[in-house]
Amino acid sequence: MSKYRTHNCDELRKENSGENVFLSGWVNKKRDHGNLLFIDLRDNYGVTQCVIDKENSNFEKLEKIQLETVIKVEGKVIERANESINNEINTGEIEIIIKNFLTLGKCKELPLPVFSDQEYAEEIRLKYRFLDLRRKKIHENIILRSKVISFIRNEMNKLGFLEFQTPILTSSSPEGARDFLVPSRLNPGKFYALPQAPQQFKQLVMVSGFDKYFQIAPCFRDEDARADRSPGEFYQLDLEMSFVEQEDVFNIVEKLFVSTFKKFSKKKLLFNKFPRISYKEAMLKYGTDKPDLRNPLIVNDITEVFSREDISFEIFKKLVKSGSEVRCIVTKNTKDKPRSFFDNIDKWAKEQGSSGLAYFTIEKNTEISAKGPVGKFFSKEALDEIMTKTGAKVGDSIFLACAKRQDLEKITSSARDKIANDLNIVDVNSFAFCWIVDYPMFEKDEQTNKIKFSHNPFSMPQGDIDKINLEKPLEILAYQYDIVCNGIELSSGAIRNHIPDLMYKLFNVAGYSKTDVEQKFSGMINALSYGAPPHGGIAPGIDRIIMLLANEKNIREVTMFPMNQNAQDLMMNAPSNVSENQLKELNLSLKIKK
RNA sequence: GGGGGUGUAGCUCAGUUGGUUAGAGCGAUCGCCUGUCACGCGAUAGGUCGAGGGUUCGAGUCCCUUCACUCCCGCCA
Repeated sequence: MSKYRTHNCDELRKENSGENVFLSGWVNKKRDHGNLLFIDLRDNYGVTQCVIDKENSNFEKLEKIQLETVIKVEGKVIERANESINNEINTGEIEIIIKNFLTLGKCKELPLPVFSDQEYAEEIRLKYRFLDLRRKKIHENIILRSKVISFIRNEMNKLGFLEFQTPILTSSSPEGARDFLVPSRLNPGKFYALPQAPQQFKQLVMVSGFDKYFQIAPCFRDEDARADRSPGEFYQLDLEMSFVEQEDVFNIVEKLFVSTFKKFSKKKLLFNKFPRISYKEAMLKYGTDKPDLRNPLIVNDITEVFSREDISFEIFKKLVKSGSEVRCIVTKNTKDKPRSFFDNIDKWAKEQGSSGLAYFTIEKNTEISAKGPVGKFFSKEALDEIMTKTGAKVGDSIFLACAKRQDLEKITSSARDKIANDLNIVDVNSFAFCWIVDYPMFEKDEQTNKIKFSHNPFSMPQGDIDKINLEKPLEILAYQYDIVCNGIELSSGAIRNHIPDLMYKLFNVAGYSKTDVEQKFSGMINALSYGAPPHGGIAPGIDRIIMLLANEKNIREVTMFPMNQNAQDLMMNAPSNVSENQLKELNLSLKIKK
């Protein structure tokens, strides 16, 4: 028997009444009636009410005890009277009559209350994370995280995947995000990099003949934070399979996600078979490659209509002539919405840095007409064409944006969210997964006008390998895919290019010479030259999956010890200064910009 | 690097058009209370109003600068 407890704080029931027990835990709450004191004792598992009265010599000491002190209580379980049963807690039918107690861990005055549903400033929560983590909601989130990871591990094992660890100290990669660097003492002037993902290693695992690999892998990227992106580090369910095509990866991941989300959330899955949307279609219909499919609004391109003579919307017509496009969002049956609804959206769009959203509502008295500030510019016939192209009906409204492609995508994408939220038409009690497929292999850098890899340089281009037209690189599609849920990008993956000759050619298009590639990716290229199996994989973000399951908007709510937005750990004081000696050993000297 | 929001007691917040000694709830300390479960009642302590500068007879409130936290853009193969 444990010295500290016979039961945990969620265990005792009325069947235990009469038993003499030990409980240990934190003083969650005191209710002091002067001659009678209630103490709610809390541990990881639950809460048990303990009682003591003035007759007991310990009464005065317990009366003065600070909340969050850790104590061991010895006492007798008794059944509560009917009228004092507490149905809020599992142990609500009993209570402990305290005979004796022992303080195991004293507590100073608290910088933040543990027993409270209030929200607190992040700064104080992160500084005293160990207190914050005692609080019910986040405590449960972290337990959920553990259970989800353990479930996924188990499922992956069942699916025949082997779990391997890959190095944390590795080499810097020229593509992708900024690296975290670690100086090498034994190799003066040289640096390791922390892995942005175990990308190359997992491919090497395939070349090594292990067939199916997975890992709950820490990944490090020195990028600025967002609500759904921790600065510094995050975890991926990294997986890779040999002798597979895109479809095989999809099957595994769909199976895994459906079972995980069904097990850990009450929300319904809108699709058990995840829809596949090409990158091109996604950018047109949603303005983004991470569309929230819970949102029914769709973007339509109506640029062509603006070449009609009977449209006198001169600003748009002029912009179209100089290369802009016009896209629109149709909202169903919004004819009775007040003027302020439309104007607010226009105003919001301007605040986003766009030139605003023009709008009109389609009406029919004797014939079709458009009501609204720009309605007068559209003839009946022009409206007919727009209605045919967009499926808009009488009573619907149309929001229009005109701009160059990239700006247009940006504003239509956020306008979809904004309008749907204002109309309250997003089903928040559901998960909508989709695959985004057919990513282009290359894209043009807007600043330098050079061709660069648009995603992962190790992806396999689509089509007959011998017939790929490298003269038109922007037309090459890759076996590259993303999985998206509720507008959150969970992961990208690809079928990899396992053919060195082809890889040299593709890198050449992006401006890397053969020597460059051999230098930067020697391990990879060398390995692929000794009999590499066709292979592919994906790496879903664990933190984001848990965020969705826990119904949290911020990744820090599912991360035990997160850093703040400036990538500082306020509890451990990281990053911190180091001694001159340490720097000297590493052959480093500091040159800090003022 | 840029834009928005926030910053007042240990914690969560209020503070009107610039006007007397800056308030409340929780927490803390002290006292009263034997059935609460957000127990109740009374009292006390607790403030560089993020910091610095300016305008004014007078600034928590207006202006400028700056710092911290947060959200977003950039960035994230």
